[in-house]
This record gives sequence, structure tokens and C-alpha cells, in this order.
Amino acid sequence: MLAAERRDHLLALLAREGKIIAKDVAAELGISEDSVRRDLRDLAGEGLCQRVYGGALPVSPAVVDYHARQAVAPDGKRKVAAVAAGLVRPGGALILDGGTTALAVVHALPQDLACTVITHSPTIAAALLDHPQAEVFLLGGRIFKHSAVACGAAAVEAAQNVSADLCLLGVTGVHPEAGLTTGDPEEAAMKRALAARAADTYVLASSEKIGTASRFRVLPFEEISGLITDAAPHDPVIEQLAARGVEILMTD
Amino acid sequence: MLAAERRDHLLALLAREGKIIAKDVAAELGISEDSVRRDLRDLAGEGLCQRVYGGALPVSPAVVDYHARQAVAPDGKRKVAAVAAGLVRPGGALILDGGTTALAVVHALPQDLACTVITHSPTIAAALLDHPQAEVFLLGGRIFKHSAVACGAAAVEAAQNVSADLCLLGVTGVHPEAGLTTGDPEEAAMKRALAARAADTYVLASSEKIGTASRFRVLPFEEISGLITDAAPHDPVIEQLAARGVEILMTD
DNA sequence: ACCATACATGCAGAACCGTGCAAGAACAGG
DNA sequence: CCTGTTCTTGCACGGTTCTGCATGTATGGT
Repeated sequence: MLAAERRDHLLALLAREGKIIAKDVAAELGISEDSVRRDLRDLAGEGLCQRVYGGALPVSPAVVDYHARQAVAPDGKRKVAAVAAGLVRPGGALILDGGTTALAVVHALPQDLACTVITHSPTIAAALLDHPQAEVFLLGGRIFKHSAVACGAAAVEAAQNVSADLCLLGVTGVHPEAGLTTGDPEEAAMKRALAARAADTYVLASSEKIGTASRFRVLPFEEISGLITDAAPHDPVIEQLAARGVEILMTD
Repeated sequence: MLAAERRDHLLALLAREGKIIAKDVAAELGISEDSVRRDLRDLAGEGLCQRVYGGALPVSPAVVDYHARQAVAPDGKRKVAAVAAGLVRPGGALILDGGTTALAVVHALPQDLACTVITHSPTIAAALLDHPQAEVFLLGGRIFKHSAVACGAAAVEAAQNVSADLCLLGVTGVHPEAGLTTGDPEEAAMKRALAARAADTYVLASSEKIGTASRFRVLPFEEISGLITDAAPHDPVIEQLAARGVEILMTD
């Protein structure tokens, strides 16, 4: 039995049963309890489970499935998310896009921050369950599988009924000419609808997206307040955007 | 049974019932009252419950922890969920309630089932992401933290625009006189709105809920098609319901 | 005031944990 | 192909934590 295989088995078991008992799974797989404990310790270190006396429990039952498949957010995204989280004012209202970067923003928010979060992502909504002071409003609609967010006419319509101080948007491309782009027209429309409902809109773009473009335009640069990125300090694309009046927030 | 799991169970019980009686829960879980008392003392030390003579009470009436609820009675719920999943027809439309039992239904659905699922639970929506053939429609609204579902006026309104063949509802109490009940009035209204949009409504009730009642009525028995439960074969409550024309689907 | 029940405490046995260690597998370099 | 290195795995050991029981005390009802 491969180590990675064992890890997968543990995560699957955790998702299915809601718990892991070290002794039982060791017997089941025919390996020592020590190995199970070591694996559980590692998984807990990555935030994929919660170690308890005798075994392990899901870290947060609702999102464990998602986490198991979604590797931990890479460093760049975490840094971008931390800067973005700093823009959120206590008591304010935040429109939060879907995607892994947005999920990282949730994790970067103080646990007890009191604010209103409006989102079209069930994943984000589920992740916010352990922020007891956060008021969450979910925009419903047809769920687009590939991005795991609500889109379409119903979702855009639902967005018309909200407003916020700040909107944090993820995109897949940031290109001097193409502007801010994403890969799906429905998603692009939804992002536009979200941005239109906030006083300020900041775009989250980890470095690998700078200079690339996808097929569908979300917004021109003129319509956003700023860009949050971990790109190199003197990236030519970034400097060009700064010259065009886009506020640039760099991670350090 | 893991110690941490036991603690979760206590918190869940506290959230659901509003109180804990040390003697009862000790008997139920097959552990000594001393362990229960020790757990309650610890929980009280962390401010998660209020210790009283004979058991414990919520520290404040509103304290309900969704996460704690995940650990309750996974076995009975899985069986109930399996039966419920069997009612879902390929190509059909299903309205699925929130809650752990409903989550278990998702896990019990064939991975490649093609159907439409309408839900007001972001957790359910997120869980359905790995059913590639399932079309998911999410009903938006204000997220109620304690049950992790969208409720309130917006959610009820959104429900008016859908319809389905089958609705699977969870409840917290099934009582001959009180009917089908739950602990929150908004949730009760939402469940009613969901049931009204489906041709058939089946209620999922694992055995520990039979014979109990919560404060808010969801529906009278006359308005549901059937009840799915893992209660004992000749449970008096169940037999009474059957006599009143409620279709009873038992797990085996 | 009395009694039944619930409680805290101490204790012993059991279960669980981390660490160190050695045997073996995987692997890179010669 | 051999050898040294690194990583993994299982085992042994000592320490920690948990659990149920016994004891004596406190509490609430009658």
C-alpha cells in the first residue's frame, strides 16, 4: 500500500464516516497504528483534518470534501488574500467572488470579524460558517460546475437587490489590452453584476495571471478601484496599469 | 466512540433539545455518567454550555453549533439516506433540504446520476459538485448559521420559481400530535415553501427523532407523501402514523 | 430534617501518544 | 552492479490521558 494511497483512503473515510478511529483503520488496512497516527498528524498539519485523541475528525465537516481535492492554496494566493482581507472593514458589507483566491480571503479574515458577506459561491458560504459574526447572504441561481458558483439570469437578478462597500473579484487574466478576463461568458456577466453593486471593486490576481487573457472580458481597467497582486515589483504590465490610474496593492 | 465525538454529540444534543440530562445521555451512548459529567464540566469551562444540577443547559438560548451536529448518529442517517436516494429518478427534479441527513442523501446518490437538484443549502450544493451529471440550482437568501441554509423572505420567494417531482425534507421532531417540527420558525417556513413546490414530499427522520417534537410545526402529516425512517419495526408512533395514511419506508 | 440523587475526588487499569531506534525499501551516484 | 544516503515503517518504551468505580460530600425535593 502506497503512502499517498493511504492518505487518500483516510480522507475518503473521513468524508464518508465523519470520523477516523486510528485503531480501526490500522486493522482494516493491515498497517500499524503508528503509521496511521503519522498520516493523521501530517494531514492535520495541512489543515485537512482535525486530530483528536483516538483518531481524527473533519476540520469543518462541510468543506472537507472540497479541501481534500483542492490542494492548499499556493503561497501567492495566500499573500494576495491576506492583503485583500485587510481591506475589509468591520461592520462593512463585502461582495466576494467565488474561486480559490476568494476562499483564501475567507481564511485570511479574522475569525470574529463582524461584517456582511454577499457571495454567489456555496463554497464560500460554507467556509464562512465558522465566522460566527459574519452575516452571509447567498445569491442563488444555477450552479456552474466548473467554477462552483451560481450564475445565469437568476443569479444576476438576485445581485440587483444587494449593495456593498467593497467587491473582491477573481479573474483568470489581466492583460493591458484585453483588460480583465475570464473563461466563461456567464461568469463574466455575473462578475460584472457583482462589481456594479459595490462602491469599490478590487481585483485579485496572483502573479501567474498577469499578462494573460481569457476569452471573455469582465471589465475594463477603468471600472475597478484597484488590483491586488504578488507580481514582481517592476513587472511591466503592472507599471503600465499603474500609469493608467489603477491602484496597485502589492504583497510584500 | 471518540472522546471528541462525544463532546460534539453533547453540543449537538444541547442545540437540538435545549438541554442535556447526564443520566439519559450516558445511557444512550453506553458510557458512564462520570464521563458525561467530566465532558460537561470541560465544555462549561470553555463557555460552550452552562452546567446545572443533573445536566447542562445552553449558555445562551441562541447557541447552536452547526458543526457539532455533523457527528450525530451517522449510522441511522446513512441508512435513511440510502432509502431516500432510491426514490430519486434519473432525469427527475429533486428538491433537497439542508442538514446532515440531506448531506448523507447526496453521498448516497449514484455518482453519475443525471438529475436536477434544487436546494437552499450551500453545503449540499458544494457536495453535489462531484456529481458531474447533476444540474444544481441554488436558492439564495440570508444564511442561517445554526443550520447553514438560506432562509428568510428572499429564499422563500426564490423557491416560488421552481418545481420538482420529489422533495426530501429533514425535520427535528416527528410527533403524533405536534406533527413534523423543527427548531426555528424561518426554517419551518422555508421547508413548507419547498414542500409546496414538489409533487411528492418525503420526510427523512432517523430514529432518535421519532416521538419528539420541536417548537415550530413544518407540516401536518396529511400533507406529506411518506416518512423514511430507521425506527424499530413496531414503534408505536410509526404504527400510528401508518394508520393515518402516511406511507412508511423503513430501512432494513 | 430526611432521603434519594447528583456531584467531586482519588485511584487503578487501560488506551493512546510521542520519541527513539533499527530494519528494510527506494534511489542517486559512482 | 555496488554502495551510501534518505525515507518509510514497525516496534519498544516511557509518559500522558482517559475511563469507570469507589468513596465521601453536596444538593434538591419532600
